[in-house]
Amino acid sequence: MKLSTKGRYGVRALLDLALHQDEGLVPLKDIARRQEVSLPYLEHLITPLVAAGLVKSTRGARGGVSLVKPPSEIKLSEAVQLLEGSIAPVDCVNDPKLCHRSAYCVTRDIWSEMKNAMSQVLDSTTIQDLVERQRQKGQPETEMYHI
Amino acid sequence: MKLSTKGRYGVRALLDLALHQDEGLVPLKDIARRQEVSLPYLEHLITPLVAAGLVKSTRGARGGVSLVKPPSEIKLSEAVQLLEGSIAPVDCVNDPKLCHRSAYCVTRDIWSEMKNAMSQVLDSTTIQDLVERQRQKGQPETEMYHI
DNA sequence: TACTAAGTTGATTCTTTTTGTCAACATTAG
DNA sequence: CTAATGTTGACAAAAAGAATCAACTTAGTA
Ligand code: FES
Ligand code: FES
Repeated sequence: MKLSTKGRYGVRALLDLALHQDEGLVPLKDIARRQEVSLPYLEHLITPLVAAGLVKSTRGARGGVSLVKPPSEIKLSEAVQLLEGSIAPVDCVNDPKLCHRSAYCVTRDIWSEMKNAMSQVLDSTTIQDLVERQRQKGQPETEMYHI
Repeated sequence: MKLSTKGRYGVRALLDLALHQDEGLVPLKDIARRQEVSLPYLEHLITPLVAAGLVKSTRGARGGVSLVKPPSEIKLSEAVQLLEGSIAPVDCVNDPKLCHRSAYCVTRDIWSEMKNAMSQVLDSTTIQDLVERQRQKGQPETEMYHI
């Protein structure tokens, strides 16, 4: 039941972006440096977010990425879904046809409950919530990693 | 956020065992057949359950495995923990030292909440609950797969 | 216009985890 | 004794994860 680096780094990238959006377009390079993720990898993480219209990217010199919606309207469930795919512990929770036992499989019911419990958390948390928590903790994300 | 086959097959093995425990020792071969898992693989799934004292095994002819505790005392959280290890979405939820950012990482707080939500489900469900649900669904586990 | 700083895309590679299989062995019932 | 069973550890195939790289496109600016 581990989250992959896509989900972890991707959410952190969104948070970083939200924390710096008042500075205008944010180059991926800056996010990569602050979040300690390699730039080539971050490029792949940002792709699905751009494709989904969550993030807007601007090419060229002085380019960078920016949030399309305000952070308060970006639910973590949306971000995680884009980055990791469905959060369901087993695929047959989303599509019963994937398991030929699903009609009478009681463990599937439990995995489904787990999915709901997780969704509950991710649906009720937005990037804005993370921003506020971060500011309370001393906003190190904006202060550290200056050389 | 997927469960591996260890967790899925292992829980199903425990359920199968609970459903057949009145028949005495249950050979792994029977569980493997009913649950459609290869016998050699099932042997590895049962090992940690035996080591933890959840399941007792008896070698030799007419041997097999049996539950040590009544199904109502076996929480799914216990089984999944044994089979999959910690349910935490990221390891630093269990041990903050694993991430050097953990002191000010707000995403970690969210992953921690997710872990709690999942634990809530798995802590409040026992093998006995699964047995009862299975019987309500028509107990196919005890009726099917006879050749 | 050139040059440079970005983001885009797809191929490729390396590593780790998952998912098993197999064989040799130990134990017990009958 | 022997057949049925669980035990253990080595091994391996396949899939997924985690990047890396290079060629390309786009846009600002001198
Ligand atoms: S796990 Fe898919 S139906 Fe049981
Ligand atoms: S994910 Fe481990 S501290 Fe942020």
